[in-house]
Amino acid sequence: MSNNDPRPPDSPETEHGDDSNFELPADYLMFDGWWEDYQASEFSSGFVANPVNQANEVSEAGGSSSQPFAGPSNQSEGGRKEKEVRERFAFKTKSEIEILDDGYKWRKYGKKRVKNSPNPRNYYRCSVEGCPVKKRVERDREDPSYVITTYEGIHNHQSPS
DNA sequence: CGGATTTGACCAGCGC
DNA sequence: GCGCTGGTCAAATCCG
Repeated sequence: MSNNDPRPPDSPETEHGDDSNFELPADYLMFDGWWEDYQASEFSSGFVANPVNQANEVSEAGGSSSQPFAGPSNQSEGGRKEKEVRERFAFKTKSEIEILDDGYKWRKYGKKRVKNSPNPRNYYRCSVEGCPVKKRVERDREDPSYVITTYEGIHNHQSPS
């Protein structure tokens, strides 16, 4: 399956609009120190509400069609499905390592190579049972120096720290 | 020894 | 209807 590449390298990679690409708005571009400010502000307070989550949830409104995280689903309002509302938070950080120690233990459960990126995408999950939190780590396709970390879900337990 | 990590294969959903 | 991608799970392996 890998030998058969239906997508030639000459395809316009700058144009996608789908494939769950990571078109992170400038508001989500965090730099060194974003994490400490992040957990010191919302995460430790019960980080839940986020513009991204809202846009993702209200996508069926049909009014705004310029959501940065417009999922490939719910395209047809006629058959809208009540999927589990998972908070998604993506961060683009300039780091050489993708495994940032946030105080939680993560267990890698899969690796997949996306066509949009020459680099593979790593899937992490919280080691704590009962924690639906999942972490997706991927390197920027154009800036390998940047790492895109996407947190999905909320911790149901206290940090092991 | 236990836990974590790795890769591959499988499944599901959506798109055309 | 079929194809493709993404995502998940499982088994095996390695490390501490």
